[in-house]
Amino acid sequence: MELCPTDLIAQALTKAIVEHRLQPGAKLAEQKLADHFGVSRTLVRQALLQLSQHQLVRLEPARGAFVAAPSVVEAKQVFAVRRMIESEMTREFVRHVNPAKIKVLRAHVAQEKLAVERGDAGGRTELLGDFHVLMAELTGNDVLAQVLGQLISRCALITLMYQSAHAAEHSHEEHGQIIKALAARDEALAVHLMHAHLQHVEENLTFDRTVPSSDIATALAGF
Amino acid sequence: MELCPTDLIAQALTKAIVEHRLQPGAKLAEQKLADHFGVSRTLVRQALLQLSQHQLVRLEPARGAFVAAPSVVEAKQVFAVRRMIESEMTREFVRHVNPAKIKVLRAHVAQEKLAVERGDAGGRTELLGDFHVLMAELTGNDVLAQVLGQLISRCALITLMYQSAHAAEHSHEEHGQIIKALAARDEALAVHLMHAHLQHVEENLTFDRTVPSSDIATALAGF
DNA sequence: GTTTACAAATGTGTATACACTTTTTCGGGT
DNA sequence: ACCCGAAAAAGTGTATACACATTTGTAAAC
Repeated sequence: MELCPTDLIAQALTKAIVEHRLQPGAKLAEQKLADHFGVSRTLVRQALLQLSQHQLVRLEPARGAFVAAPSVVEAKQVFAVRRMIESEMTREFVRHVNPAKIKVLRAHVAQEKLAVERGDAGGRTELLGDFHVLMAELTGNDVLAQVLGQLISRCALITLMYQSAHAAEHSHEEHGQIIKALAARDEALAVHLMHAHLQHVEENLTFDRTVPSSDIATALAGF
Repeated sequence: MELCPTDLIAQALTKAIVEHRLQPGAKLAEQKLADHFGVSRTLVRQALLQLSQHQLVRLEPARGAFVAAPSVVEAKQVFAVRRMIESEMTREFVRHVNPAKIKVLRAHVAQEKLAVERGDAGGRTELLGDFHVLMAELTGNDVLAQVLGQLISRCALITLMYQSAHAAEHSHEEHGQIIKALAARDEALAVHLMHAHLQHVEENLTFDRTVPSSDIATALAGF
């Protein structure tokens, strides 16, 4: 679907940002990226423009591109929208569930288990997010999958900024419980579990902790 | 928030597409747009890239940009997602409703009335869509407003492709009913009305009609 | 020693140039 | 008259060039 060089660069940058190999607030100089990828600034610029649309990069006029650093407010809003969408998605999923779909989900959760045990923060966060996108894809609604996919990319950034060390472990277990409810076609339970799951993820974020901020004004507030 | 030339061009093109001044499937040649806007292809290209992200433009490698022509399947998926999001949005809205917000919505519906009576298809479609974005904005959740805004842009394109002539009239009335339920803080009724409203809009689309297609393969299917 | 002014360096914003691909045009063959 | 093929035209994909803004570094003035 997307194979042109621009999208390749955008994909690579997305991965780097979501896996936290690029710190929130980090400057993304066009020429340096161009050199690194062996292309001209033109393509890098297009890629950065795309990422800014996805809210993974902030573009400051005449100053350059920076890895986004979602605020606490923004983080909570993203989770609120996810709860709205995914509650209804779960409802829809139960209505057309079948053994094949359950099997796919179970296989994915097995992957999660490996990443969690491996202690790989980047891969774990990505896989935990992919579970939700996978559910969307299994409903057969491409638009839903696309919209949710973008939200979850933003969540990956948020999670890695604010997540306390031990928090993610339970997500994996909760995915298992959700699958059980889906397999039992228990709509009310499945929806409830999904809603609670997202609530838990949000609650486990340590919004009070001081996050290394790139914005000088907020970083030095009170000094 | 966005004032750079690229976004200005993107905005102008979005308006033209959503208002149907550019037919679905129409070719968007870079040089012609560049001449029209009095800029270089560089900026036009960036704008087209943005619109393709919003699914208002389809980019075919080495062949150029075309105004998107959403398929029936895609249209139904967009509406399905809207129902998911807007049901829950309505629920959220009722919880924090106040007279000021109701007043804003009523004022907007008055605007709608004018456009409907004026028989202005473009403005009418835009305003009917804006009602939903306005609700999202009034919840105070910017992320919600942004996500919904994109979906509704796609809907504007879909509506103008498939909507039968007389269909849009009832949307305006239904908005009024929804506001009444919101003002009465009747959560169940408001959610029901919103869900039904979106269902009605979708049902009134004439998916069976042959739409002037840009894609030769689908246009000549069966010949 | 601190501050201000200015110059060099760095980096972004846009236009232009050029290679390559697709589309169109036109002429010869059937 | 229709169909193919090559050349011309038009258009996209990417790199480069240059104007301008921002930042950094430096030196003189206080």
